[in-house]
Amino acid sequence: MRSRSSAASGRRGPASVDRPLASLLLTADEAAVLRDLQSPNRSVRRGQEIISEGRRCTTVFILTEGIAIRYRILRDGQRQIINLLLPGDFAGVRSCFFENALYSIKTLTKSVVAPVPVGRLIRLFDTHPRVAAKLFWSFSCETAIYAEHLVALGRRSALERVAHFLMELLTRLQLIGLADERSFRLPLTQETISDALGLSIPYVNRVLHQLRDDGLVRIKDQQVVIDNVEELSALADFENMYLKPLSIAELLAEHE
Amino acid sequence: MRSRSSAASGRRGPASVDRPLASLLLTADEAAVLRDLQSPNRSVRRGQEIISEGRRCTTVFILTEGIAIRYRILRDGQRQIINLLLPGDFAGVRSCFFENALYSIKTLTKSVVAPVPVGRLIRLFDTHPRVAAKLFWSFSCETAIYAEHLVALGRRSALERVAHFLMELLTRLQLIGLADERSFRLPLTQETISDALGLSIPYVNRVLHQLRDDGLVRIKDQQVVIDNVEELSALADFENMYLKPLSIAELLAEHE
DNA sequence: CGTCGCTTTGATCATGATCAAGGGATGTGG
DNA sequence: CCACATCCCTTGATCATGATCAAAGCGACG
Repeated sequence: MRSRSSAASGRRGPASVDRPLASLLLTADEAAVLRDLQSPNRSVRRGQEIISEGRRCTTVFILTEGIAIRYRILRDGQRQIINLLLPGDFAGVRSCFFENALYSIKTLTKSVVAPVPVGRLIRLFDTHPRVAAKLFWSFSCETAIYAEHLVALGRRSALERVAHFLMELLTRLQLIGLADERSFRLPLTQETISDALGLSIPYVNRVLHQLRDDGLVRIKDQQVVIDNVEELSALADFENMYLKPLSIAELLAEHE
Repeated sequence: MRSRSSAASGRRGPASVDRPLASLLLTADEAAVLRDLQSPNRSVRRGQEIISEGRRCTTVFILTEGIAIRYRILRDGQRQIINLLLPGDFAGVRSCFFENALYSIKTLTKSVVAPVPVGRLIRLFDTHPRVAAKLFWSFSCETAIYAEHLVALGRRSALERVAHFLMELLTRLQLIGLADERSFRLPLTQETISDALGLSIPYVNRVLHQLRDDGLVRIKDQQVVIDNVEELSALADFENMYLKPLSIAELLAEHE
């Protein structure tokens, strides 16, 4: 957690993370294996598409620095953001598994990505099964985030959705050392929030106002400060368990 | 497609499938490996919980026969269905990765499940990497279904959602030989649909009426007949690509 | 100084929720 | 064989959450 204070402070620049793929809990050896997969890092401008819906996609990326969104544009031009990609996340694995990418991914900040050819990723299963198992595990856990998002869209009010969204972000960013106890730094426009939560921009504006009036959250410039974590959590019915999987080691130990 | 006609006919009884885990495209050897993992099949009554939210879960299940839902009950009693499990699907893998199951799974029909201890599943990565790779691939592809569901909840109208939901079901059931060109058999109550799509029961009723009046879909008893697949597809903005991943073989061939 | 990206606000509208009843089926126990 | 219960579908009336439309404010930046 060394980088916490600097990362969460007002300092300018793209979010980055000490330990890429920290959630995988890789050993030094395993991390080296993953590094070997990667082609040289590529720097990406803010707002650039890394993966484009409808185009063939044969390379996945590890988002080393920066924030990105995975989204879909519907025929009437509406956008739905599927999820946010944070440093350490893989991008585009699923896209490679289909004839054409199903979603687009674009950066919200200046970013750095490490390309990995899918072929190599799959061969990992033969060459380094342990690492592959951890990847499998990691991807499975990510699905929990999708599911929670789905519950929010299906059954929660606008207020609850926004609260939940912000709590999830806080927690996820904390887990990679990019947020402190109650705040983080992110270029989070109201449009981004509305497209993530299936709401309109003006309504998100009103909801944010209410949250601010109630002393729960302030978003100013690119700083999100949660003034009352307890209450926001309660409002959102937020349980952070879905962001905190057991490690593979724990799983195996348990079933020996 | 041998079983199609009988499976999709009006014949009574739980849906079953010729080739369990057909989507994995396993070789005979690989299928044998998977069979070896399984404990003896267990028969499950209709409406029974296989996995309960909040409880520790150390066994996954392959749904051999029958239909199930994965869902979450919110504190106010509302239910959100995350997805439908069809024959051949794995159930509960994610639940095992957390301290407590995040969602419940219960059957909609009389079912048969084959329990598999997680430990064994994970050890598969060491012992049979090819099979593990296919599992990984299969799980990744499943996420596409979540994502599409998410887009529907976030940005589609009630009418589009229902249309999309039915088209997805038709396609998924066709892929496992449980639906014919335009119809399938499933105990699909309006409550199930409403909880899957984040709508109220009365409104689903009205939407279904409209679809019927427009000559697009009839649901009667447990039979769903799509009278106009073309038009329903168009209405739903349904692209079936997300249900048709490339095979691993294709992927590897492409990147040799 | 003007434009662009983002936020804010107000007025109006509509999609879909909620509330309340009733209406078949099917099934079950007396 | 009937009474009753249960499950699911249906319908109507009313309500409200959140969308839409329109316009203005407000930095930041070239």
